[in-house]
Amino acid sequence: MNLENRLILVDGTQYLFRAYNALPEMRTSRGFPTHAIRGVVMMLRKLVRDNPTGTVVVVFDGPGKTFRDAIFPEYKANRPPIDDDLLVQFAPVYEFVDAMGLPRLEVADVEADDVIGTLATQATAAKRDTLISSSDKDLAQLVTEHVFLQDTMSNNTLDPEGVREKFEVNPEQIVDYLALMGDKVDNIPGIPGVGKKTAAKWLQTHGDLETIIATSDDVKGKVGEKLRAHLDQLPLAQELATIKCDVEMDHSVSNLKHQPMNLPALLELCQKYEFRQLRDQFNEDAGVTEPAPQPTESETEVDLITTNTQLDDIVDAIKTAGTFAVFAVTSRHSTLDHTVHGLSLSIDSKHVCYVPCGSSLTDQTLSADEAMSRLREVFEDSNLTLLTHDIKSLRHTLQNFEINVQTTVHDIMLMSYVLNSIGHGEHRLKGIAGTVLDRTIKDSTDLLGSGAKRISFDAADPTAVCQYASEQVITIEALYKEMLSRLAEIDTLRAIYADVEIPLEPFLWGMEHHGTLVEPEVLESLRIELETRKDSLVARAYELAGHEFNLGSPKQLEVILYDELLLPAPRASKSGSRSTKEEVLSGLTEHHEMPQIILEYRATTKLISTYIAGLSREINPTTKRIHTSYSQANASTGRLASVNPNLQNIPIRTADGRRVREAFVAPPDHLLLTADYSQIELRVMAHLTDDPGLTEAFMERVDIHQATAAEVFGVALDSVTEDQRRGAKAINFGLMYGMSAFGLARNLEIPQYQAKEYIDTYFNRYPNVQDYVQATKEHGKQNGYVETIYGRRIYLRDINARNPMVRQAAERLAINAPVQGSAADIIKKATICVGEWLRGSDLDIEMILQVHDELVFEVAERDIEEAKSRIPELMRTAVELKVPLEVDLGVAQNWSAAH
DNA sequence: TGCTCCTGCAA
DNA sequence: TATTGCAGGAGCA
Repeated sequence: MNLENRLILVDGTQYLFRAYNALPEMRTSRGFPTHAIRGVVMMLRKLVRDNPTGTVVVVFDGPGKTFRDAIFPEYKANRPPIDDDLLVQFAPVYEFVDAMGLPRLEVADVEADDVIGTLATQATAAKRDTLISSSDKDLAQLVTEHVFLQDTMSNNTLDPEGVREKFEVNPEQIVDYLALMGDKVDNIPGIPGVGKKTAAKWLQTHGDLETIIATSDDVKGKVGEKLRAHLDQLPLAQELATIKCDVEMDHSVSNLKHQPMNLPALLELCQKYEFRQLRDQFNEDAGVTEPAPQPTESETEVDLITTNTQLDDIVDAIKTAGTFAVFAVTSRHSTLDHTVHGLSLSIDSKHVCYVPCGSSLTDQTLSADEAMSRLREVFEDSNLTLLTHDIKSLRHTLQNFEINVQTTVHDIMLMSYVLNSIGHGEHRLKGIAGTVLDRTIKDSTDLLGSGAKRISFDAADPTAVCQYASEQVITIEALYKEMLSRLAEIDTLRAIYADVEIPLEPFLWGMEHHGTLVEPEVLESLRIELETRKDSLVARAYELAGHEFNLGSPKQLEVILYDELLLPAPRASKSGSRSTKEEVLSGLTEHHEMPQIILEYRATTKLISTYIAGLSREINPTTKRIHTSYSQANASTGRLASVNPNLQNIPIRTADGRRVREAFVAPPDHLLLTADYSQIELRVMAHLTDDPGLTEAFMERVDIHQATAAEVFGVALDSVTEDQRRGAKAINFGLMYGMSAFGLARNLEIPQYQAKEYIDTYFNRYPNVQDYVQATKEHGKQNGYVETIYGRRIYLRDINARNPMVRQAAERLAINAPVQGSAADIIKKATICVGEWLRGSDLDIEMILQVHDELVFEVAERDIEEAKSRIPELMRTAVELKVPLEVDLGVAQNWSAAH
């Protein structure tokens, strides 16, 4: 192949489709989809670099109907409509192609394939070699000894011999081959039952389609029948599959030349679509900056540290460098108890080492205790800076060696969360490396397997563990640099990270570490009582049904209630089942005794399994306490979540439920103090909307639901009935969730027109609230995100979705997220304020729980007065809003009584 | 065993 | 056809 002066023809349209479908979705911070743009631009850049003397020409399908549509109206009729998310990425690609200086062709009424065929033919005539870059097999028909086909995905380049190997036919036979097979996607008919094997076999035997048609009577079996039945379709299919090589157009091979790359334009585009890596690469291509060293696993030397002397050198190197990255290879048995298998460290991106602990990597390794005792001084050195992923977990690991982390800390999990709180496991190291650095790394599941088949680190190949640990720590360093610069670009996010999430973490760790005292005896006696009740409920249910069944099975229950007892069934759901949820059963209680039995059974078993059994299991045998774990990088709105177990959903509404709370107690000589913000979300709403009515109610310290009722129902404050207050409360809450008249009507069991009246009156009385609802939706649509009072961003990827259901869900989130998220910001600030106060005092007060708007403390009896005066004060003043914050206090021996 | 659905607990 | 979460049991592949 002659590489000089080569013509490289790119099927731009196909590139875009491939990139869109094959690559993981990416969006800008404003929610604009970008992964297809990025994929295409990266491929184009690579082609240009790989072919320094060639000319890269990008061809797109032209607008309008093609000759194929003319001869076959059903052509491509099976194609689903193009996603809007893909459609909007075409224009940016054009801009990139132009800015890169590459000729861009689009001929009206002609597909890219035919333009490519024509140019390739011209090039051959001009004695130039052509490389066609596309993975579309149709283009294989163009391959000659001067025209080559490069598969963009596999990067294989096919010459005529390559085509023969891949398709088992000659390039000249490709058209016939395609005609025989047909094409589902393009809706080209072909012969049913004939796939690539049969098509290739026939062509090998007979040479071409004409001969196959002529001798079709000789073909035996079912296939023969199919062939003969569809013979008349073949010429059409053949014509459709043939690429035109004589398209008339303004362009010719001789005048297609690269223009100089327009760097400012490229940088502007990279800025607009947030392509940092490409920005650096284009700068590099233009010679603006030195190529950044890309440390990768294969290039980086990893020092294996197996002696104390070596470790001492590392400690010295860390102290000299001032900053170090850490990744601990651990097995986590519980929140507190981690086994350390090794530790990887990286210093200044240059020096990576791995300290195996008691593994069989080499004959002699340091024990975890030995290694940690040497490393203690760096972890406890407040002059150093430590980089890691999930510092709170690392703190627990190190606490097992009584090491107290006192360095400055940076946590890329929290950085990632603040930058884009998309939630649900997206902030794992592997995921961040993929989205931020476009780097594929292994996680522990790749190394160890998952579920029952998962092996322990001890059983894994020691060399693989070392590689894994090194890769993690290298990635942590690389991510830190990148994300730090991203945070620096948006000051509110930088502040949330530096002034909220980072300072909060040690106090969350403290709550997890200290734990909550739970009396198993209280749970046990409740269990015995509830088990008895459960048994009698089951017996009564069998009696009513006339036979035994599983009361816990919604599926069986559905049959009993609606088919056997013939109770009025609700409308079937999407999956065809008729719901038996509480709301439905409550409505059936007057028809039959069974629903009530089921409701009581459900309440009882819920308490037994989730709360009594679940919590008892979680009591740490050593500390006798429950140590929950707070997910700091999980909820999209900025809230915390509590896991293993969840202590943020302990029952409170029913009498039985509250007995579970009674098991949460203070130790001897101590009391539990609960401090919860009163109506924090509605106060945030008042602050955000600046509504005079809402603000005034909070200023006057009147009951907010009562005040709302007075406004909505047009009565005096002191003549609001219980029912009216209940309605107003539902409106207040519904409002914050973006509820519709339908939802309110269902909630209050009133007609929809009445619910609509309530809502209309509400918005009349509180006009700023209505404005806010509109404005925040609009902000979301314009920017792709909404913000909390601190500027924490909540991205709304579906806010401009075509599907109304999806879009409306995003709109509700746009309304709710600033409210819920701001409340989360406030309690986080408060947690820090109270935590810092306690850290500087010698009071016997421990912060033990955070439940969204509530903090729970374990307080020594002698310090109770101090706690009662200072804690609410600190919480009220943690943040200043346009309305006052109020804090309700409770003090008692157990959590139920403290409310 | 692993995953999804349904259900229900909290703020 | 109301927000954010976590968790347990049933049922199915």
